[in-house]
Amino acid sequence: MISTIQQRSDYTFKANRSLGRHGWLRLTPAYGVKLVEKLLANVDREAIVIDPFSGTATTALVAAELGHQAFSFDINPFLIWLGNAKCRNYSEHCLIDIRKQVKQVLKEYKILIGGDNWTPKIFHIERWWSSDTIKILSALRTALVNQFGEPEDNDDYNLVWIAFCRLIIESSSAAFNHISMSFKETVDEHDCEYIDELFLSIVELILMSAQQNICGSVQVVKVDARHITELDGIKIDKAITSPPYPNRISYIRELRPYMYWTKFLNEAKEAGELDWLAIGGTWGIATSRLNSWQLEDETLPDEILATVNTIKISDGKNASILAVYVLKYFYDMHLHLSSLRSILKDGCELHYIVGNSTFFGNMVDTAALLSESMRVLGYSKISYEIVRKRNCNKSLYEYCISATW
DNA sequence: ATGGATTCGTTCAAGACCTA
DNA sequence: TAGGTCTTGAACGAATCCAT
Repeated sequence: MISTIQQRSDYTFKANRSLGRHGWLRLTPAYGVKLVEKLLANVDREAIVIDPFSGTATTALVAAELGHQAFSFDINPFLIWLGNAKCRNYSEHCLIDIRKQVKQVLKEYKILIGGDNWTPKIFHIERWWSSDTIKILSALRTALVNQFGEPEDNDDYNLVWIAFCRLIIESSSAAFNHISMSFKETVDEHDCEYIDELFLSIVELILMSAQQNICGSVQVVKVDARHITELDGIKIDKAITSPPYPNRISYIRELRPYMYWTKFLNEAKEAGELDWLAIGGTWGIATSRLNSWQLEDETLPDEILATVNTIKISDGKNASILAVYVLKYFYDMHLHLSSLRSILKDGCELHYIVGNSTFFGNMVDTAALLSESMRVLGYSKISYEIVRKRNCNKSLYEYCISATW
């Protein structure tokens, strides 16, 4: 049966790029707009939707485009800011104003080049941008701050900073053609004309797609998915989400360039601290912390403990710490599924898009293991099916777990 | 100098994309 | 539409950094 399942590029970030707001900023890996649309196709417009792992707010944006009220949770302040910026409406006047002011800034910022402009303390910054490109980018940033304020200062100007993030990544020497972002062999050199043109084209693209108003409403809020509390008494009808998967890919790793330039991150230590708060984080100190982490709760399903044990006794070089890593992942997800119950309406349907993974060749069947947690926690009608084959390790697939509360 | 902490670099096959 | 080329990727060890 599995052999007939295909890769579906229409369910990945690739298809999202051409879908207006969804294509503003890539997060590796984002899940598909089309999949969310399918899951919401026959849902009553009055239904309130939640995504406890917001990421780039794909679920919330699709839901709001269809007229729903949506809530979206995340623990990363940059993603909360980005999600709210993607899901709000911008007046025509505001868009015209931004276009005019950006053109003015581009005319005037060049006198700042070479001056004492703020530059982020990102590790090995010279591998991301050449020293000349950094001078141009930091001068432009200073001019944009003078004109529009810092990213969180004025919601009307969010679009400028999203465009700046796109400029940051497109002018960088990051190699995005691998599983995780790394660097090209040589650092790209750019002059002012190139940066001006690139920035202007990105701004135009974003302004164009921001014209389309959204009829629903979205609130992206800072919530730790493991400790969900009351939502002003509001109860949820539908939960659609793609939580992190149990593997070593770190969201912080990919988000660093954006987060440093927008001042959501200021030093390397903060990146590790933030990833430790996230479920499945492995960046910086997050991995080291696993050495002293211990399971407090013993109600986890036996299937989870058995999978963890196969990793622990395998001959992988870091088998023992990665066994702890997988255990903590499923413990955190169990806490999440437990605390989520307090905001669900009876009969709420859940759809969790997850991927399996391997550690030293040992399969971690995420869909089956999370289904077990759901069963233990009292969810009903639990089932899962394969959505698509992933374009990597042969045995990796993406699944949709469905359940009812 | 050392060793723990932190960050980087990548295989190879499926499937998308292009060309004639 | 056949056949060639290009693009892509949800682990893991190696490499490098950096307090002590």
